[in-house]
Amino acid sequence: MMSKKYTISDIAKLVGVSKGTVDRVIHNRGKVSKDALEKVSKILEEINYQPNLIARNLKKNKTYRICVIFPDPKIDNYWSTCIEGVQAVVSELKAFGIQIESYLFDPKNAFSYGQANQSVLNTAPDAVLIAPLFKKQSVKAIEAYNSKGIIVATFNNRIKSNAIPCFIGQNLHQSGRVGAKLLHQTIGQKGDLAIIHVDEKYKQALYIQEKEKGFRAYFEELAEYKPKLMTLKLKRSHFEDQIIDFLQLHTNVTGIFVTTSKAYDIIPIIKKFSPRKIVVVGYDLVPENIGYLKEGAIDFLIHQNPKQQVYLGLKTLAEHLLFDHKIKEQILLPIDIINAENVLMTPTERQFS
Amino acid sequence: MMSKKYTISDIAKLVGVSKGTVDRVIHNRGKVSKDALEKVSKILEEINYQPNLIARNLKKNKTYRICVIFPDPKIDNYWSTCIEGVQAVVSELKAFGIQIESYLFDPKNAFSYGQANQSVLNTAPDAVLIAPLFKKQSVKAIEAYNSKGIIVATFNNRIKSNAIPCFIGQNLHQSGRVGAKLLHQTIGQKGDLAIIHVDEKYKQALYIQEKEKGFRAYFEELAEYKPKLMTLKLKRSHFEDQIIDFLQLHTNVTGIFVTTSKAYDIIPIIKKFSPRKIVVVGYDLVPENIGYLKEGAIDFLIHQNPKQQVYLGLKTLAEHLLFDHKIKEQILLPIDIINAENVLMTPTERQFS
DNA sequence: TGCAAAAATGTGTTCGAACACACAATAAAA
DNA sequence: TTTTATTGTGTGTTCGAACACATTTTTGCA
Repeated sequence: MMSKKYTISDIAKLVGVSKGTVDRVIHNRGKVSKDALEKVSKILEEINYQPNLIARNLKKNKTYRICVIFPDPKIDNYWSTCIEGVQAVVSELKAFGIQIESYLFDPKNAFSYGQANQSVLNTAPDAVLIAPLFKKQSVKAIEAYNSKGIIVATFNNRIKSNAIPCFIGQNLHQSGRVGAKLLHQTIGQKGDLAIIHVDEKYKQALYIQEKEKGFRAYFEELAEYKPKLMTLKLKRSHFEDQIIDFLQLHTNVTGIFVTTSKAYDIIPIIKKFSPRKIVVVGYDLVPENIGYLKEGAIDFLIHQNPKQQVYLGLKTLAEHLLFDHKIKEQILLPIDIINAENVLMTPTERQFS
Repeated sequence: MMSKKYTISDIAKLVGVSKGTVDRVIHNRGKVSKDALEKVSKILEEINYQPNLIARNLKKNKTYRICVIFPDPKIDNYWSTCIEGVQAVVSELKAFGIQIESYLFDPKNAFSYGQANQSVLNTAPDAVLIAPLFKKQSVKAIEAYNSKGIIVATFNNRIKSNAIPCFIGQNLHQSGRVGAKLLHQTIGQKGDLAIIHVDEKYKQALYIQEKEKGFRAYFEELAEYKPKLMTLKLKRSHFEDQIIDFLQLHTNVTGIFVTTSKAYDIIPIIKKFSPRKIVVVGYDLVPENIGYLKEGAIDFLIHQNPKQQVYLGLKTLAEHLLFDHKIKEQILLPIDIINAENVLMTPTERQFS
């Protein structure tokens, strides 16, 4: 069990052949007699040979290129921490010859997304990590990557396609349930609840529906308390009016679940309009939300941790390229609950969460 | 900025010396003329030379031993996930010649802790990661490690000593505040609160005091709601009586903050005795707690994530030994809030949190 | 100026895997 | 039997850093 480290030469000596032959067996390069093949294979099995990855990498001495595609943080600030995730992987793995390039697109513009993918495709990297906001374009792009032998991983939202070997993100249905539970725990058992979708111009926002489904499922399973659940879709142009109309119509609302990172857009309106305390659960640690969380206008935020998603995605791809590590079909991140007291940590300290 | 990869030979050619000289400059081995030293240093600076770590490690071809010391999970189940943390690092880094050995001790027994340290000291590893439950013995042991040139990192609880280069864990004061906030959010603003310390036989349990201080600090800063805060220290022998007496005396208690992982010990008693709903916030994802969390007897758990602490501690040490990475003075983990809906994930899925 | 000691510099080998290439052994075709 | 193919096998070089050792240059001192 001590698993002493055997080298190719050790094995060659053990079997009584040259290291060349051992090498050919290991890599199935053929040109080995049946006899030698058997003997070497047997020993390899017996000692459970593990090649020295350091030596292997030194010899290969290859630099791998990985591209990562996500929305431009200047357009939607939610994505800004992805840059830190990229940075973290770069500094960890640049010594191993891993190069990472970021490609940004406009999240409101499917064409821009397609363009980004085309650019990446043209540079022919070894692997690519994408936030597949647009389904149709994604499926097409992924096919193209596959046919070129470029390894693909996705993060943020799951696209149903059997051509994708890896997804990194959260279980959004479950995340909706977490939001529901938090509201349930916080409002006691009185009043009705609103689910608000803010600013969803992105066409196929399936992931927001997932959250709503999870949220509703929680209350459907609940016996002791059956609040009325109302859904409100906000468009940026009529923001304020819509919310005020809604609250005037439904005076019994005690809690709001905001399915996007834009809770900060509706808080000022609620504050201005409503004298009664309404519990708010939202998403994502963008600075505006953090501000409202600290002052108590938002009660909980669910942290989707895009930085960590990018970090894990890139690391998975890199370790596959470098060390032939297996790529897991999915990596589900924990659904982090954030309130005013555990939000304080600096981004650096939070990097592992 | 392209940061082409320069090798020692490249530099030698650039400067017009041999690679031996470049090597001597890089490692300050002396035996280099002032002239050569300057020229080589200048170029190194200019191109920001980064040695190829793969080559370096291949040449050194050293196996490093790291020992990790923590309480026996058979005695206190809280520590059981540490084993998974060790396992994760082993499988990630065994290819780099990192060997890890675990040493267990009885958390109720300072002598056993001292013995574990002595054993480790005798095997003279390259580095050691310890959960320093006993202050006096820890300070002594750490001195011994230092004098032998063994690198030390600590996790779980912080020992005040300037001889420790690294601590991995949570800010316990802040974690007490998080518990307070959760109770505050959940009970509304009525009733009094109890802080319960369960089964603290470990002598110098400073870390529990930290949590209580944080908890109290939160409510002291609060203007709108001033609950009575009562502390109860439980000894295993009189458990049930103590709790019942307490609850009979203080009929206005609406929330309980349990500072250890032993919430599961008091829940059955509360359930049996008290018809009224009492909100409970406890610590740690041990199976018993998870059970009560799911059925609603515990409302929130604060996850200290010992697995992640061990993982990060070992990784920090390993990367220092292998790649000369700097050891951070402290790595503070996020304070994870867990309720019945985000607890579900399997341990594997939670490994990064 | 000579000549040993000291200082500076250069050369060559090693780590383990990958792979090119040379050579040997056998089989097939002439 | 000789000549080509075909297959099997071994040798040697490479990746980049580390370090031992050989060689050259400089210095100190008679």
